[in-house]
Amino acid sequence: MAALPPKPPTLAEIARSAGVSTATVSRVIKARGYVADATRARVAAVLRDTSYRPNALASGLRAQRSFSIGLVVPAITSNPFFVNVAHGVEEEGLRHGCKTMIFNHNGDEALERYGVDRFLERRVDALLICNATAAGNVEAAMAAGVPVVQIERETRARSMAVLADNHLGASQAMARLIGLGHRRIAFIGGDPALLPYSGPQPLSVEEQRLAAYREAVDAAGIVARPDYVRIGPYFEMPQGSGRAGREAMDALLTLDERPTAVFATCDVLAAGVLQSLHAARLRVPDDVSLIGFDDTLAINLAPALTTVAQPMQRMGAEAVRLAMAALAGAAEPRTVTLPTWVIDRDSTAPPS
Amino acid sequence: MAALPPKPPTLAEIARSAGVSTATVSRVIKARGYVADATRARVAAVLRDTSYRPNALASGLRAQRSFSIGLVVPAITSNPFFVNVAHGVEEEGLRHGCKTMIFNHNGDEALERYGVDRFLERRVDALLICNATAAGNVEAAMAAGVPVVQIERETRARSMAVLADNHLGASQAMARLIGLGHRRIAFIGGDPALLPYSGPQPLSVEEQRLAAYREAVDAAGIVARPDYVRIGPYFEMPQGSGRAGREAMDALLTLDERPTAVFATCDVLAAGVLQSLHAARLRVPDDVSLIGFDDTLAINLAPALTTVAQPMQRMGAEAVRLAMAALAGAAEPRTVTLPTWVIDRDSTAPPS
DNA sequence: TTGTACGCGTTATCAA
DNA sequence: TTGATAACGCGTACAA
Repeated sequence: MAALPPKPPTLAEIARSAGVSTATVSRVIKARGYVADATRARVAAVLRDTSYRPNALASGLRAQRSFSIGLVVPAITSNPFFVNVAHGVEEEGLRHGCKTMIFNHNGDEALERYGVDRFLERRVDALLICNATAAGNVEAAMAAGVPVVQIERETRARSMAVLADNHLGASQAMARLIGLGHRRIAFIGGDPALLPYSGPQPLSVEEQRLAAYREAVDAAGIVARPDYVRIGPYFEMPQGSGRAGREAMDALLTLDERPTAVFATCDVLAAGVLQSLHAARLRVPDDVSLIGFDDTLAINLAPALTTVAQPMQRMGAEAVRLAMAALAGAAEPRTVTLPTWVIDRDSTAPPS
Repeated sequence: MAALPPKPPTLAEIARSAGVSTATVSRVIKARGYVADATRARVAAVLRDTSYRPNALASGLRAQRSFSIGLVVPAITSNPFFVNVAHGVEEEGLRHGCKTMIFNHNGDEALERYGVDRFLERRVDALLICNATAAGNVEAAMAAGVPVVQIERETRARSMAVLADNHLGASQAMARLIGLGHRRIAFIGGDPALLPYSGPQPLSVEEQRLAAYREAVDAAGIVARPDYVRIGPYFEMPQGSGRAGREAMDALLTLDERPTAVFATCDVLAAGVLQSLHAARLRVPDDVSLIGFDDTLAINLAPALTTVAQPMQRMGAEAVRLAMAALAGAAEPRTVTLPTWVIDRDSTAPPS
């Protein structure tokens, strides 16, 4: 059985078997140009019992396109967010005849650059970068003449981008909690200072969420305590966990006046909050309401988490669409901002 | 800025700029063969300020290798298990100079075949298939002369394979629970009948786990009730959730004599169990102990889940290693079975 | 309607 | 030590 690699048949071999030229075989396969029915049938027959598969390397070389997309992500296993984006990229890419290759860099700038370079060598048709660590890496890709799309977060590099409306999302979360009657709402989020930012948006993702929280607190005239705001490292790369969320909630529980609701800016963080509450023998939402962000872990937690959903798959798909449009010669760099929405589940209720 | 795609420089262009032949440039780049120091320096200089990147398509065509690996998975977003495997594949692949491409098929046999074909066209150096849906798909890949490795589950196709020791894992889970003093232990698992199996192993993954459960119950002489065994669909493709686990636990809670501990054969299922228990206002591990399988969601649940870990990343890496060895002309098809182990966290305790 | 022939960018062989 | 040159497999002008 399966002896030495039986080198796959080539167009020339098919042509020989069918007694025609390679050009004709190619025409049959591509269903392009004139081919006599009789000839077509003969070639088709050979094709059938030869299990011929065009060599994508060769045709890519010829076509000057690889029909592949490169996706660079920080750490695909640490936050389900990235897998969902990747899934969206893959599906939409397929629709354009492209395969997706993924590269993880664990937040390491040099490694990210390495990944970009490898993709460029492979002549990917498009390069998508989720949470780029450095503008320089994005620019390197742009300089190579490949359509580049930044996803979720932007550096100051002016490429195309697909973002979620984080200010909207945070506002929606707060509106839900305030609407339920909560007046003591804590905020657990990522530290803006940890990700030095100087992109085209006025504020980073973290800053937008925090700003929306503060605005909501002010607008509703509810309790505004500095110690209700806990910011720290989102999660540890590469092995993510909700430790930060857990510790933040532990601290909140020591306060004289405990918050009755918590807005965690990431489901992974919210999962940690749930662990803290469980350990303290407090019930959600009876004792404390909790709302997350992303809609990743949410559906699997106990209780199922009310959360602000980001259209993760759609973000990936949209990035592919932008890139393909650019490839087809479309307009100038474009930024797409997608809306978020709240998914009500079992972790929110009126304060007791 | 970024005007028309400035086609990347080719070897010939570099050669012209440096006043040498393409052969020489190639020698400099590959650091292979004799090159005069002066010449090398001249070429290196040109290389530096040209941002030349070899065209991987061309060199792949020439080398008759694509330096890429195809990974076929059922549904990467429905169970974190697959991402972890993918991560292992990617890292190890990189170590061999290979990029990894992933294809999702949502459990659809025809779609899986489609993915295999696309990979074959791209002349992947190796094809890894996680949970193949049909032996025919695996065989198609083998027939193309590519090293094929099945991961986690086997069909009857006799390719290389990387498996986890599921019987061992389930035994370890039961040993932990029994060791804690539990005598009424329920089993919530996947339905073997749902995945028609006829592989080389005597039992399917599901059957192995269930068999180990039954053996442990018998050996320890603890309560053996048929209604303590709940089997059903693992999770719904493509959007996984722990619904099955939740419903199974709901049913268990209606029993006259409730189990004091539960062994769920998948963390996703265990997450559903936790939801059921939470809704019933029962505490884990105070009222019921719970142990999962996989170590995917485990660390994020409340309470953090004691679980049987599978070496997911290692499984992916091992698959790559097997494939690369085969590519290098190594021996016959080989099956590697990796051990599992228990990770103690907060969901298990002696019965109250 | 079909076939010939060239080029896509690299690399390896062979001759100089 | 270097340079011509010939593949690798495909697709497409262009000629027939």
